[in-house]
Amino acid sequence: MPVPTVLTVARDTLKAMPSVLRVALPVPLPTLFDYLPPATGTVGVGSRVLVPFGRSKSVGVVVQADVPAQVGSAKLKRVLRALDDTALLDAELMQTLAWAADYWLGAPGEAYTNALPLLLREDKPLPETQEPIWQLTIAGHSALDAGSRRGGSRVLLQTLLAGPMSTAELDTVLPDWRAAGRRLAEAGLIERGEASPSPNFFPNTPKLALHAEQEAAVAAVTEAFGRFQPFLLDGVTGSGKTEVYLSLIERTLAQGRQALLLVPEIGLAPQTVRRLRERLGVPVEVLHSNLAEGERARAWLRMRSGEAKVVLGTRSAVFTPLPQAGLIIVDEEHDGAYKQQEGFRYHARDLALVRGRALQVPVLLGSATPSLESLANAEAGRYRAVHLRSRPAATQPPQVQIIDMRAQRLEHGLSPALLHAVGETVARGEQVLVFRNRRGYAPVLLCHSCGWHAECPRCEHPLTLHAAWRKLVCHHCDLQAPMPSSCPVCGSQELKPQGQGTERLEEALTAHFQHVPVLRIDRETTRRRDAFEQLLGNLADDAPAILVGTQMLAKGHDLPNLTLVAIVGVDEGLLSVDFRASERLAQLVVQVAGRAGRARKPGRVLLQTHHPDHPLLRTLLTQGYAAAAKDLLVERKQTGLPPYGHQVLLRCEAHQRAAVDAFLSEACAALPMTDALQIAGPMPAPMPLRAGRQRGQLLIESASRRDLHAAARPWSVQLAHLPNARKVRWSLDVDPIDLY
DNA sequence: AGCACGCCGACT
DNA sequence: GTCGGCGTGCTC
Repeated sequence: MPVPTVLTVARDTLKAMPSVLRVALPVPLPTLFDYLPPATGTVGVGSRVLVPFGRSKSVGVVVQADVPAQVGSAKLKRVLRALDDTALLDAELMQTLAWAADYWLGAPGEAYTNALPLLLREDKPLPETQEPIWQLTIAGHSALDAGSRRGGSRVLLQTLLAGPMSTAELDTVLPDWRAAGRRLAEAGLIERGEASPSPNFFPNTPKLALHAEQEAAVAAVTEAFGRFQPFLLDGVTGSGKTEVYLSLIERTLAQGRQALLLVPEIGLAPQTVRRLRERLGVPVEVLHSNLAEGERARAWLRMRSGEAKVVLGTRSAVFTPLPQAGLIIVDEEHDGAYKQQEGFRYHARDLALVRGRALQVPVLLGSATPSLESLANAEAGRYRAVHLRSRPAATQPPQVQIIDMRAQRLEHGLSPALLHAVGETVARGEQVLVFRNRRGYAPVLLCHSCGWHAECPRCEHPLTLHAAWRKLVCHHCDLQAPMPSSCPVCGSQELKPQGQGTERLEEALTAHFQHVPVLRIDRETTRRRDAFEQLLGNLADDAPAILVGTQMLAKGHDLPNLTLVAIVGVDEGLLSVDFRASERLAQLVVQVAGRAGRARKPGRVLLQTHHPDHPLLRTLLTQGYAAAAKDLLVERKQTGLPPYGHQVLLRCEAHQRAAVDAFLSEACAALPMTDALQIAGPMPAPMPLRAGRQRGQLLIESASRRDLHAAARPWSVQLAHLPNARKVRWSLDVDPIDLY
């Protein structure tokens, strides 16, 4: 780590232009702020300082030290206090964050503060990084001897008899220990101790033998240890990507280095963490949004100090300090959850690559359905492609079949062929997944007499009927209205739900298959924490069942007895105006289909559609994802769309349409006239009204990223000063992943 | 963003 | 007579 630039108070008084600290503060402004160094002590780059800001105080990060002031000395204020004596953000992170703020056109202050866990953005001493250790008290020993405690409490006492244990260890061996722990601590039978946990406590489960392709993948990445090299691990579902990750992390640890494993928002189930901990035999830090702030800060600090070697986390975990970095893995790299959609709009996958380069470590991107961006990078030789094509010996790829819905007599949107297949499967004692990416009972409620349909006044989109709640709900703004009993226009009682959501499919399937349990899995049924795991946990491995659900079912939890996947209604994805819709559809179909036949039983996939001849579906089903992706890439190349062209999207919303239009034309006029840029708009957003706000956008495209940034960089600073800027809400999105 | 200052409408 | 609406200016 480089020695931080140090300055003294004496020195700046000798210069004409005072030497200052340049500080990043958590405000959405394109500037950094200059401060005189504190009255005592020295402050280096990467340290936090408490500064007076406006009428209050703020915590900031020192970005430059000992630089000449850029504002008049009358404006300069002095740093109140240094909060760290060594840099909290090391040189690599500082460099990466500067790059990120520039690339995603973010406010530098927001980029730097984003990297710090919330707790570290406050004027408080750093929390202890040591995890609490629990040990028996003397009273605890006697209680155990006397046998005065039962159940979970007794098990916990017995476990601690072997010696003190950290909370992480307890989480591993006794996942439900906390309630008992609280009781016993209150009773004075256990207490927080000082002892350090036994370093090799974690049971190291034996590794599985890798098959040849896995070996090859591991060997390829291992060979690149110690230098920057991106890999695209393209592995079909069930081909054992996770074993490759584990093996590589193990090798990273063996070299005394740290590993970062990023996963999308979902699927961070406690059991994933446990599997990792047990397999690696070391503590694994976890970082995701549901974690308490203290825990996040501690995990972050333990990685920074090198106490911890492995971190598993979602998007924001990409900012974890890695002073002994050895390997970065991005699982399900195609997943849109890696893109932050508000504030500082970074992409964690891309940032992982930037860090890999700065840290000189390999970066492994894994997916069964790689993004077109990554496929193009592999094609161009920037990434090395590694494939896992075979499933483990006993499993066979699922057999896929299209069901043409046209001119079919449908029962609540389900074709006879589909119902027949479901019937056969459950009769064999196996399980079925019916996939429909729409919550609620029906997406539209229509008057049969006059053609009126229920619509959200704030979004001008149809309201979704939720029959169980007897409510109409807007899925765009959460507006809720009671379900009308008659048409508000003509008074007719004949209100007909149109189309099918998961709730209706659940009802139809329950009625049709009365002796088979039907389980609905969507945001409503999994609202409670861990409800998802619990619902699936109730499924017996050998009993028939029908699962109905959304996106959520596309990954997580292995279902060995699931042999039929029925995909109902993906036609929206074929007709969407968003150029990424077909890529997402292909990924979703493949991910959902991958749930069938993961164990020994062969799987079957049915895709019900009104467009059986659609080329994307045809290619996908006959030749697989890779072929479909190749076709999509050809289209993108012909149209100059990403990854062959680059985009910056200016979004804008306001209550008044006129304000939106005025701001966007001002913004458009402020762009340089050059052939290097193509400008689309100003135009209404695909959803022109949302939650009562008028929405519009301006899209700038260029074949050259350099030209695009050269124009967008000064433009982004200008935007805030446009006459109408304060009458609207606006944001810039570099490499937008949807044009919503 | 977050906050203060500042100038015009309906209320104790 | 005041409380408060949000326009506008500023933050080193």
